Amino acid sequence: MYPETRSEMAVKHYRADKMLVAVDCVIFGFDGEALKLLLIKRGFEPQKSKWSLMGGFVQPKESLDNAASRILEQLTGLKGVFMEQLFAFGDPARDPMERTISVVYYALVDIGQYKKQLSEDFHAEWFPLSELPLLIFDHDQMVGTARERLQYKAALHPILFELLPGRFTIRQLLDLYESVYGKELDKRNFIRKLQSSGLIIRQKEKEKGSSKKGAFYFKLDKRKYSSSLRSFISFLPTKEIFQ
Amino acid sequence: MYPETRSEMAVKHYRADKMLVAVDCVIFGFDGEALKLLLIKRGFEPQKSKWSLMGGFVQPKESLDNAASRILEQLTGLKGVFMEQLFAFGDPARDPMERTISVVYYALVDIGQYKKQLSEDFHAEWFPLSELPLLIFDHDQMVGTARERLQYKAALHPILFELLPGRFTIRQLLDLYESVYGKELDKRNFIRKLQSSGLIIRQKEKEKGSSKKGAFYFKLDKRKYSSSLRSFISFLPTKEIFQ
DNA sequence: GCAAAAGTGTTCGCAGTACACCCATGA
DNA sequence: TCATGGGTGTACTGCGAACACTTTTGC
Repeated sequence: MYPETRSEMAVKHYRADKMLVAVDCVIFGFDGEALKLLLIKRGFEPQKSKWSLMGGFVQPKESLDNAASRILEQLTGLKGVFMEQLFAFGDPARDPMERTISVVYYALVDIGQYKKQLSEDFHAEWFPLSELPLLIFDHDQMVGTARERLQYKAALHPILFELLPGRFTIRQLLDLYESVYGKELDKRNFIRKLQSSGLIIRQKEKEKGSSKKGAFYFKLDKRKYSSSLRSFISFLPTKEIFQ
Repeated sequence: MYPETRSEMAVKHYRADKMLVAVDCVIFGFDGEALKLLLIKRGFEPQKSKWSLMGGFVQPKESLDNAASRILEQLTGLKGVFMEQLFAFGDPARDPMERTISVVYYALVDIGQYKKQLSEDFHAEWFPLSELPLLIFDHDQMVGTARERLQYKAALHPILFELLPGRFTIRQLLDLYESVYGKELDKRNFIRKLQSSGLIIRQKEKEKGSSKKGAFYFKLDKRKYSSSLRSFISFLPTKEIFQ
């Protein structure tokens, strides 16, 4: 309970309007070609059949994090996914129907793992970031903020592994970084930094689909990964970061 | 308007409980000695006369940013202060009286500028971060998150200038960095990086209070400062950041 | 044997670090 | 003249950047 203004401080109960509190999810995926976003076609008013982020209201006995996990699971069937609170959007006019605060989360999912059936129930589709449709309300702004955050965070912490399957090739990782930043990176320097980080472990098997020679699979060293998430590790050229 | 669950998608209006939405402010200041926090002694129930962050409810036609600015101004009399949304706290049990979502902001203020009178009205006091009292609800956690964010952000962007007056000495800036990170920094390297950033302009006047020789005042180059806030600039040793 | 992708090394330059002394002044 | 804090310079080194060729193998 908080005072609204100084003159109200003596009063025990303050006038305070309650509001709807929603959670919306910006869901990133990577299919080897481009970074994509999972959007749903709204099957309900207002703005029926427009594209939007997946969202829902926070339930009375549910934390924000739990609401976000629940909503993500509804759409993808996935639990335990990398997810982080992004920003709270609260412009009074953002939802024309009713005052609603939206706490936005972003998630990084292995696009191969999600349950396609669920997405079909929601008329969901993966859109490349370069070909996004117009979204309802302020969802475009949410996506913009999420993209900035992803670039920012991934420049300093190795979170992009979350977008790949458990076994991946260096080529896939490189392509991922290049599509997140829209820039070509030097393969040799990239690999060197990657290997010196000690985060990846080479497997015995090779991926043979995309080349004759075949490319070794790698796995993430999960211990090193967990402890490295808090420290700063970058596979990008420093000047990309420090401009 | 969002669906709560899939089964509700066909329904036009969904059951959704509204909640109180508050904004709390973590207000940092620096007095040349230590980094401090401005706390108020609650003059209202619950938890009357316990210490807490300054907060208030978001008004029906007010954005979150505006609510935060309003609340900060109520306590300090300051406008146009550096302020940033920190995090939304929404544990169902965080406020024992009623379900309340709190969107927390942190602010960096020039401690010499704030209106002491207003603070007295709220029974507010500046506390060194090392001597904080117990705070109500989850305000300790909010402060912890704010401290982490401040260290993180200031390691990459030159935001700590916001805590100093318009005219400052290098010594003050160095002391500030040292108190934010709780570490001693090499004066010569610090100055070199600072100067090579081109962010500060030496004034003609000297500060004569704390030494016989006197130390030049500097001012921030506001143009370079504005454009640099988005890029990465650090005056800290790289290994402090990249561990 | 050739096309296509995988994978590997070296050189150079600069930025970061460590480190110590002189300067100006008031008392 | 001395004590106090202000202010400057250098040498080293290690990391990041730029850059090109060899390897493997399926066709």
